[in-house]
Amino acid sequence: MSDVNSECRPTTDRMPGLTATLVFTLGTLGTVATDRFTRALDAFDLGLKPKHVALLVTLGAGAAASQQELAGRMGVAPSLVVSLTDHLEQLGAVQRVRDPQDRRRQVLTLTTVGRRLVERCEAAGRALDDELAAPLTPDQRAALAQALRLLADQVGLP
Amino acid sequence: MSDVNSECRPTTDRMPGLTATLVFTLGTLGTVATDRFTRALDAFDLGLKPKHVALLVTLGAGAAASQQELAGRMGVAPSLVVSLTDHLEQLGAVQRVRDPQDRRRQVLTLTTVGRRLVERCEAAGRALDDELAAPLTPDQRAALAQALRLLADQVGLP
DNA sequence: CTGAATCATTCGAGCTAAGAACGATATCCA
DNA sequence: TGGATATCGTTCTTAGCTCGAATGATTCAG
Repeated sequence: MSDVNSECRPTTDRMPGLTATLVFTLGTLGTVATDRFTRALDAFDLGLKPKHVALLVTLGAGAAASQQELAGRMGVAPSLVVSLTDHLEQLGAVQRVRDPQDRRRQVLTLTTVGRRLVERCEAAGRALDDELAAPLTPDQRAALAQALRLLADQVGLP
Repeated sequence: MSDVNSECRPTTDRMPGLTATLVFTLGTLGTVATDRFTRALDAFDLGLKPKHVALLVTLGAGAAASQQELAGRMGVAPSLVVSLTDHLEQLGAVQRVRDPQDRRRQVLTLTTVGRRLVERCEAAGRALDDELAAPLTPDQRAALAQALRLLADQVGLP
């Protein structure tokens, strides 16, 4: 029962409206976040898109997995995992290995090169974070990270 | 100076990595947020996409604006504003009015129908918020909303 | 041993959004 | 005043991303 939103902004009498909504703000902020991340990836000049990184992260989060399983975890079509993996394999970031016990399956594993690549992305991400979170106090930033992690866990994201 | 992130997850010794990054988490959460919002919009059966709503919100946030100005604020191409406006005008949610002082300009205004539509979206958004923020305490949720607003303000979002 | 199911892959289609080209209008400058 | 230039909205074409269906290889059930 706090009074957070009572008469906050006397200057412009804007209704809080949708902009006070989590889904909307998460959506819009999410697009600018991925836009910036995409540009940082472009600077690598490896032809990588956020989805490639998402695949690497999903792969690193759990045990080595088949492509179907990966598609399930990422919430994308299996055919997309194919093309992402093609590119990542060409870069030497992942390896396709036929499962000897079920030779239909391709088990993907993260190589050392792949792990190093993830680290580069991580460094780029942290740099972007510092720009993005500039107006936040350290406490606010920590609370934000914690809350986002809870949300991500709830929806099954890595 | 809390100890929030000390030894949280003993089960799997995962490196925090990119998943502890704001850009990455905002990006992934943003896509699921807009996915859910898109589905809620589909239920309206008005052919609306998140971008339509973004246009309405952008329009409602500032003064009545020309389409170019809107495109600038939204960070999209002017040609996209045309098609979005076409649809919204057909629904009676916005009005195109030629600026008498510069007859090249089409000044868009939000109609009463449009405002009601935004309210419907807002209600849908709040419902989604409750699902999404279920694992958060009220304090956490308030802190999250506050932090996200600061970020949105910094990058110039409505 | 044969038919059904599952995996990875390829191919084609749909949708989104951007970019170039165009007509109408406005502004600048001689 | 008048003509070149810039700007606004619109249309059309194009590129990119992602999905879904069809295919071939392999496995499983009976």
